[in-house]
Amino acid sequence: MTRQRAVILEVLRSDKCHHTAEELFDLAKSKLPTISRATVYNNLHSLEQEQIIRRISGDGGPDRYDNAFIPHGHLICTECGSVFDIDIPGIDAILYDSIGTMVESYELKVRGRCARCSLAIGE
Amino acid sequence: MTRQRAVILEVLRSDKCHHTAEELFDLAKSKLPTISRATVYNNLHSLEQEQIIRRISGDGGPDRYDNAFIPHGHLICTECGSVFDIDIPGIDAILYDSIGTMVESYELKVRGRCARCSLAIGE
DNA sequence: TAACAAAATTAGAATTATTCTAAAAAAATT
DNA sequence: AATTTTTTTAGAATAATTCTAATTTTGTTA
Repeated sequence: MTRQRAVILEVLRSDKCHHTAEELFDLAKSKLPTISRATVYNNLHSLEQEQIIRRISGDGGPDRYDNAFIPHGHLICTECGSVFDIDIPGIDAILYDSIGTMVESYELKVRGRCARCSLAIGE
Repeated sequence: MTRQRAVILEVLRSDKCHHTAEELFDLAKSKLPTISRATVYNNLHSLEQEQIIRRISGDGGPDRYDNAFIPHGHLICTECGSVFDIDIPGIDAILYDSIGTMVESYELKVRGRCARCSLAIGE
């Protein structure tokens, strides 16, 4: 475990939002000023492969990284743009039934209004 | 309706696989040699906005386009890399229950072995 | 712990996918 | 047919990511 990787993991875990590689690079640089962008990308890739973190492929924008591996969905609010984790109980079984094969992982992005915006705007 | 847009729609609909913008550009160019890349991107964007086609955000690679708008999932085979459409009955209700808000659209990518590869390799 | 091998890091160049720009062409409107 | 609006074009610009090759760090073995 290198100092760089430790710092990357630390900033990944420092809050619950899903950062981009560039944001993680900036955060890491504030703790380890010599760190390079390539190191951030290298580590994000290996952490993803080792199933320690999860990449959320960016929608137009850059990819984001989730500090947990457990697959879960993301709600992207069409009003405010925030990203929320969503848990769909029994999703694995539902997918298995529809596909007929074992699900190794999945990525689900749902677009709709978040609770806050629904309240603010009203249905 | 410009000739360019007609050709783009034509090649989008010419087969059932999900092409990248670059592939669509090449296909369109074979029918209309002067077409430009920007026109392909412009039209893909407007067609997406008009909900005529659907963009599947690329996983590492470039984005792909689906010639149908109806949301549905995609199975990305971890063996052969092929992309298959998958239909999950009742998904809208399931999502509504989990999220508590109206789903405007969703994108679901599942990774696992396709039927063909499962057979070939065995479980 | 010194010497060596293997792995990771670095800065910056290169590549890829996409967007932007401003002029020209085509389509729609009057 | 003239004018306005929209679309297209080629290529430059940008953004995100990957590559490269030299250097440093880490891990291993004696």
